[in-house]
Amino acid sequence: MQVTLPDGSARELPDGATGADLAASIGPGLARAALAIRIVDEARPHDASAYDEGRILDLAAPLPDGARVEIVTPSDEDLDALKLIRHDTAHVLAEAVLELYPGTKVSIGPPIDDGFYYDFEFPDGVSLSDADFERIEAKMREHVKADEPFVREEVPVGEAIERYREQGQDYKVELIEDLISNQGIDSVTFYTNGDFVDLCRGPHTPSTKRIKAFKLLSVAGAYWRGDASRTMLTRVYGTAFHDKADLEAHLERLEEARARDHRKLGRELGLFTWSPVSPGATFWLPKGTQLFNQLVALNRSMQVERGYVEVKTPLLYESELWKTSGHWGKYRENIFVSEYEGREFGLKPMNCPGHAHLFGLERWSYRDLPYRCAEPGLLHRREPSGTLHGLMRVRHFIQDDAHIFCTEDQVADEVGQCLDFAFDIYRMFDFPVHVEFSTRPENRFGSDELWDKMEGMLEQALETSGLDYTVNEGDGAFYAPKIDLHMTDSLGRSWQIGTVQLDYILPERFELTYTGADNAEHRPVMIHRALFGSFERFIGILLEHYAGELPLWLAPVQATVLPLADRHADYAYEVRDALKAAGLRAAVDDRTESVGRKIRDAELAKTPYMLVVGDREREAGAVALRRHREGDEGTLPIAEAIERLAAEVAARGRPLLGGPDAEVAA
RNA sequence: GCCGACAUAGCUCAGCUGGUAGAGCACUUCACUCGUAAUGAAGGGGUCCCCGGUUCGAGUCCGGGUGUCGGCUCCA
Repeated sequence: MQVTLPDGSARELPDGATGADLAASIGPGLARAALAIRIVDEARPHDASAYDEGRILDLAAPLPDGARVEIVTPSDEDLDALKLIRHDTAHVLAEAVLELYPGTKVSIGPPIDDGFYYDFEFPDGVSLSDADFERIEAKMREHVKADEPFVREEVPVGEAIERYREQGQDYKVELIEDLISNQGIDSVTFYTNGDFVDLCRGPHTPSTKRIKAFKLLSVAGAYWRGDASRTMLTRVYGTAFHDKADLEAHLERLEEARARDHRKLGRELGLFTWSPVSPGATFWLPKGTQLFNQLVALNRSMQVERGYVEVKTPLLYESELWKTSGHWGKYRENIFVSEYEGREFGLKPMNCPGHAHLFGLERWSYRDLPYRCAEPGLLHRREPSGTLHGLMRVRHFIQDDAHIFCTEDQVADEVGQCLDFAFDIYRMFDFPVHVEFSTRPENRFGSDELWDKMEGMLEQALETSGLDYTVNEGDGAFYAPKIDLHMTDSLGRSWQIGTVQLDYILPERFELTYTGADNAEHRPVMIHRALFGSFERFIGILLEHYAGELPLWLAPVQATVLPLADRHADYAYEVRDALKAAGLRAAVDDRTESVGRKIRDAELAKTPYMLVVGDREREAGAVALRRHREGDEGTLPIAEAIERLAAEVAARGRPLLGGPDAEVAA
């Protein structure tokens, strides 16, 4: 038999040769280092994950004759290599847990981005502490050191179920039964390491000794099979790397990520705070309000340029409106409801029904369309307590919501414009946004034909836009398929920012019409879109993205003037007034403190510019300019300093809210 | 909502096995008037999250609640 290696060379091997044989035939060092074999798929780019596509083979598996193969070796660049040892580590974790906590039921333990987890059902009364983590890790290290091979065996399903029944491993029994009914298989594979045998598709490395560095990180609850109606298991998270230095580096990155957590930054920078009197709602401090208002202002000006009009609709509606829209049936539990004079009202959790209703209150001609109707609407959603998360998931927030009522002919163009608009925004912030296409959910209104059509139109728009996107089957809204725009936070959690939704259903339910050129009544199409998403979440993402070091054009205080001594205060205020007159947001630190102290405080506040003024500057009508992080940048006349700051602001975007608001920040 | 952890001064945190609270920063006052990341001294400040229980005695132990954190489910 023969296989082809990545360099294009062919290699002859005896029939039935394995990956281990191949590695050994190349060299003993490689044989020791090899983790597995990758079948190269020439159609796939190098960075695609073969692990998830089943193209990784155990070293002990026979090589397919004529295949193009690659030997997977320890490398941080190689996601497959990391997944292999992380999956190995998950098995070793389960092995150690079963030893230390007899009677534990095991379920599943896959590798994930950055690590792995394993879900257990511990015997009653067991809850894991840090000390337990250390005990488990110590036990795991013993097994790693023992160089236990991962041995694969194929077992008929009947025997497999029997084995697990005897051990009381109900979750495994259920998994196998589902494999039988869903895939019609008659045998499963087991992997054994030490005394631990796990139902597992594989692949694995040859032995536990390949695990060079690992750490258990956290415990969490997780529903069995992701189903909230079923048992909650205990999930243990951990990670593994090819060497200790990489593990250390990873842990350090996690630490750094925590330092840029927007909740921490918000408090440190004096932007916002929270109180138990209103869980899930933000108290915006003056500086945070300044930032918030700037984004709203940016949104308004960009919308005006793109032909939107702004409306204001009520916060509170009789339940009738939600019944018409269909939200009452789907989301009643998540609406804040109150009763008054025998009528039931709900606080709006979204603007669409209000906007649809507003559209229906007027008469429309095809000449009026597209009608792009925007509202930075204040929304309230009764989110379950456990889901709240800083600014990212709140109960009270403002969305840059807009609804475009248009004819079917206009849809393609309008959706395209929405996407352009969205990326015009994200570019201003250097956001790496990823695009998801969410298709029809199980619970939905409208016929399959209609959904075929709506999905087809959005897909077409995506293709036209040339954007890369992933498909999220079944993740659409009950009334519309969606294009969702996501960003990740400092810890890699993905959050939806923008959304563009194509909706034929609400116009139908609200019986919206316009008069066409043929003088007949027609049904408009409704495009729902939010591009910042909620301003709250956008600011959370923004802070983490910039680690709190906002670009000059966004910084709540752009410059602080630092008088050296009290006698320079008057001049400092003169300088500040000149900055304000130029539309910059400036403050004076007139405390009786050393200049070193004022600089330190301004640096910690991440103020972009510090203008130090003393006798020399006052004589010359100048300022000594200091840039945050960069240090002293020399002395220059006031006018030049202003010019420089103004140019930096202009280069980044548009000057938005001007100077007067900076006062609050001082 | 579910599982787990946590909750002490404005912030960050100490407080051993129960004996009625402490530091640094911040704040106030006074002195210092300062040249690029902390001037010094003095002072004020706490229903130890809330409710109940055990106990001679609870910040500390137990139960319930609330909030926060990490996940899970959900996210129009």
